[in-house]
Amino acid sequence: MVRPPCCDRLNVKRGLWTAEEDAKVIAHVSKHGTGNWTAVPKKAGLRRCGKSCRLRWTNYLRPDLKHEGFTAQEEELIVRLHAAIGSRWSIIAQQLPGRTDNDVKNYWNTKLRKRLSEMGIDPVTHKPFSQILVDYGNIGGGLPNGGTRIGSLNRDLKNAYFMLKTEHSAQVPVPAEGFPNINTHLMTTIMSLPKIETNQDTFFNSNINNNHSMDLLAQLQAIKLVTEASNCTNHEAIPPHIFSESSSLSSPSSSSSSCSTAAKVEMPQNFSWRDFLLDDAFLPADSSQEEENMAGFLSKNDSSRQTQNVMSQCEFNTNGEMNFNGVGPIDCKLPSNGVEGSLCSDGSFVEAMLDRDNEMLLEFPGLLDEPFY
DNA sequence: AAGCTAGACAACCGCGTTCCG
DNA sequence: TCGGAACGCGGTTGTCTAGCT
Repeated sequence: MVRPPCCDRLNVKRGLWTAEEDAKVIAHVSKHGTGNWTAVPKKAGLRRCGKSCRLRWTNYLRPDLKHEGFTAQEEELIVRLHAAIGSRWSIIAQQLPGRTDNDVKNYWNTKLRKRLSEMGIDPVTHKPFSQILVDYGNIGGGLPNGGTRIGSLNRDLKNAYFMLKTEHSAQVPVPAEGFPNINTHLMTTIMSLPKIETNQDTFFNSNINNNHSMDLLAQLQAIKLVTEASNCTNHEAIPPHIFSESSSLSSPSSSSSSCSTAAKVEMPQNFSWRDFLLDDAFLPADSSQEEENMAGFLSKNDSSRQTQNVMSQCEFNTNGEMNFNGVGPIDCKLPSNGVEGSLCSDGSFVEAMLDRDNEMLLEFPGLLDEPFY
């Protein structure tokens, strides 16, 4: 691969930035604005790659950046969003004013991921390790709902093994039956959001492996739910040992009271990290079974009243199409099983994607333009 | 005091996407 | 329409520092 001239290792300085270099970048940006970063080193008198200049500006020098520690509210939002959309750090960062994707990514990798692991929660799948072991214990007898999960097997087992061998594992309470139906309003909602998948196993597995099984529309819906639900959360109930003690978290009275209709998802009075657990991503064999299970779950789980509220916004018609929050029908059916998740059986995959893009724009105008709070 | 280790975070790298001539 | 440059993103590596032995 030919390295761009600006990134020629021999002619550019690398490593940490000095105050003098920072000053040059700031002076240049204040005078000329951002853009055309490849020309910045020459114009600003820097022996740096333009790419490096851009990174330095966006990740550190920008005046709108926060440099203090993450608040408990921010931590919670990161975890919820990660559970919803995975490691889409730039999207997550957009919901956290003053934070960059690099900030969020580093914070996740150094703090939050570890903390989840210590709680017995797989930070990748947001499932309890015990559940992962239970799931994969069934491999010999067939995968749940016919799904193929080999792709994530190594990763999950690796995490589970890591947990078992750490000193913390003994302290992690593992219910005798695992966490059979631990699933919250949020995660249930997220998992009920439509997915676009092809009939090809490769595509399916790719999605599973990358934790990016939701299409963009579903992800945006998830973000909307997560951020708004987060704003409605009674943070007083957050265990102090979970979120940072040094947090500057505001008092409960300062919590947002401007939740939209879509956010009328009442949060549990007693917040729990179980809220971040994802139940099995594989849906029941048919929609009626799914509804039955859901009803059973709703009746059993106190914290699922919120799920009911959200699920009431998600209606499935006889064609298996889903209406979400009055929008729809979204032309995608729930997968009949874990593998053959052809959601758009009538049109082409591309057409379906285009349709859904349009729907997305209608439902979420400017979603990515500004943060939710 | 010296060496080692882990944590935190800044910076880099490679690749995919977008822009523009 | 095409190709190259620029940009953006996520994963990874490097560096510094504090704490421990």
